[in-house]
Amino acid sequence: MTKYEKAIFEIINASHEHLTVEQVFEKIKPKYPKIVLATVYNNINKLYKNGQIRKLSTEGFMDRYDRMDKHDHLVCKECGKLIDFNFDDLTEILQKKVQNKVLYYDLQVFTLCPDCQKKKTGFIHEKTPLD
Amino acid sequence: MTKYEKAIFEIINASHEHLTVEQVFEKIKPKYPKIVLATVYNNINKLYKNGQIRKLSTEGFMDRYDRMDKHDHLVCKECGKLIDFNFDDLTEILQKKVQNKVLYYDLQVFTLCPDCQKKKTGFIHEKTPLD
DNA sequence: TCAAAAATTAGAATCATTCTAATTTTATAC
DNA sequence: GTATAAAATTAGAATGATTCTAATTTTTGA
Repeated sequence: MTKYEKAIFEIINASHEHLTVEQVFEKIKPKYPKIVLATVYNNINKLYKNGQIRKLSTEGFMDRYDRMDKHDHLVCKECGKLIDFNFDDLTEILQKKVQNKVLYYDLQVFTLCPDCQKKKTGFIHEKTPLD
Repeated sequence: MTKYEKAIFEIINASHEHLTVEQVFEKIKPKYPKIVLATVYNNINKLYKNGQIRKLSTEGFMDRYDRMDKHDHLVCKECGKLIDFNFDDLTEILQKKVQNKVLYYDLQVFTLCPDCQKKKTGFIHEKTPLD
């Protein structure tokens, strides 16, 4: 692992954020001001192909990269914000439902995040009100 | 609904295929040879925004468009091929797990399709063998 | 029938990503 | 430690999917 590959891996793993290539680029710059965007692409692709990071493709938003540890995502339909949540035994449940060997899965549950909720209703609700 | 919008909607709904914009363009051409790619983009975006078709974003593959009726997807990790399957009460299960109101979800279960399976092993298995 | 609105077209523009070739850095062998 | 090969990085051009703009055509409905 080169210093850049290591730094990028750590940036993606350090937080529970879900960063785009551009955002990783912005985060690595302070420490390595000489780095170039293509290097970030190269290393992110390498980490992804080696199964060291996850790629999240969400309808309407740019690809984002994430840690490998098992967890699922809530996605704000409006702003794309991702929030982690856990559906612990989903892999086994899925394996029972399908013939093929389940290698992994990607579950994205679309909702409105609190901010976008507020913009729509003008109020913050503790819980989403019933329609 | 204009004739193009209608034709595109029908192409996407007619089959259980999962078509890219380009593929929809190829499918509509025989009937409407004058149509232009931008029109396909315009109408697909309109249908999508109006909730009349689904957009499937899969890591590593181009966006594909699909019917709205509730179903889930197996995705071949290698070639991107999509196969429908049903996890009937997943919406309700998810709603019990998360605070926010579940608007909809996208579940993609990654496997190897029979063809890619074959390329890897040289054999077709009725069921995926245990590792 | 005419005016206004909407849809379509052609092609330019955009922008994320990849590619190419040159350069630099790292690893390996002598 | 130095030379050599391999790998990584760089700069910037190229690519390619998608969007945008402005002009034109079609549809609507007064």
